[in-house]
Amino acid sequence: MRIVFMGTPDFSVPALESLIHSGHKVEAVVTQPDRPKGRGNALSMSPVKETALKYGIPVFQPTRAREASFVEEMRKLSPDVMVVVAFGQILPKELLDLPKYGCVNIHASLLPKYRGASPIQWAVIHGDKETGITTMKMDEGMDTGDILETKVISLKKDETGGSLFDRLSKLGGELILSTLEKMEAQTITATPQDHEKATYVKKIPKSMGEIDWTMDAESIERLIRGLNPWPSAYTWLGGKMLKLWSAEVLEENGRKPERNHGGSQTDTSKESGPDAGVFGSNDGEKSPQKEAGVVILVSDAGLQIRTGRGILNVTSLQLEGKKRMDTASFLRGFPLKAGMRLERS
RNA sequence: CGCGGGGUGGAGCAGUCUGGAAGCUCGUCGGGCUCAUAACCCGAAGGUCGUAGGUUCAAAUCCUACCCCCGCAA
Repeated sequence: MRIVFMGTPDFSVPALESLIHSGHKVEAVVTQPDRPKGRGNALSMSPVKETALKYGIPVFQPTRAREASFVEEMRKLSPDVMVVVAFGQILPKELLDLPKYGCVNIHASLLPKYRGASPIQWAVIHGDKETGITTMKMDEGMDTGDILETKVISLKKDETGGSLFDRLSKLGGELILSTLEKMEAQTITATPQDHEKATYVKKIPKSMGEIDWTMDAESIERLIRGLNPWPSAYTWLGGKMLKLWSAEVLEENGRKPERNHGGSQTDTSKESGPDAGVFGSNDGEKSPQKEAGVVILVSDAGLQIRTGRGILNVTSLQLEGKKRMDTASFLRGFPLKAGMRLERS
């Protein structure tokens, strides 16, 4: 088939390459205009554009996809199908109706769940057991088109936004080939989504990474994984931003959840770990809420922090201006003591 | 020229302002102690102080240029 590919970020690249290396002909690539980016504000091109240039494919970068001149260009190309992967712009109906087989979108979730901008991170943040890729026939709504094919994968225990991003991105490249093949052979039926069950996820703002220590440890741990490597979960230490890259959940007694050590101290009235002494002054009122964010134990094995429920053991972090490192290394150069509180000051 | 932090033995850092013997925590190696240990004690190896110039009797430290890493902002 003669294809026009539309996409912008890294996520789109595997699909583009997969199409290029298939029997299809990618006539043109459409991507967002070059933007100032990174340190020094240097103008840089989208990953999709870089890939297109590498293979010598014509690139279009309309400011707005609904511009008449752009639509006209596409009409001239008269592609059989347009494949859209994380393009970043809404397509006008004229474009949707233009190709013979319509526009096919690759979405990184099992629709109708997680329609919208950031399905990958949310699957991790919510602690879902599985997620996947959906190819669908685009219509005018946001991810509301009829479903063509889906592919399910299960999340790993240490899945991060980044690792899932990579896996789904590759999977998308595989699934689109299968979908196009079946469309061409007319052996596929587009199934309408169950709109009743639809859920939406918004674009993730950077501020979402600021950790609320009154949440329970499991949620925080998932947030850290979901937002790794971007935009990352963070807290504050001495007025500086402290990014947390990986952590594990511990029970109140400081042990890992697996081995339930019979210890019956379910409340926080006394010991909460080997160094419980640091709380000496807090009398009886020790609501976890008040102590949330306090460092309760510092060791090479990690940095134990009290949360609204449970303890979070941070094992890898990064202080503003420094590079990412494991907690043990960090502690050798930064004298962090138990009792300190991680909060914005 | 968007703003800012940093490059010092294998790791993480101090020292730079106020030039004048290369230091701290840890790791590594050797020895000791111990029933034993990631514990403790003693000792050792290991560094072009990012690169290139300049100033000086003397530069990690002051000046100039460049390279690399990182945080913010988009």
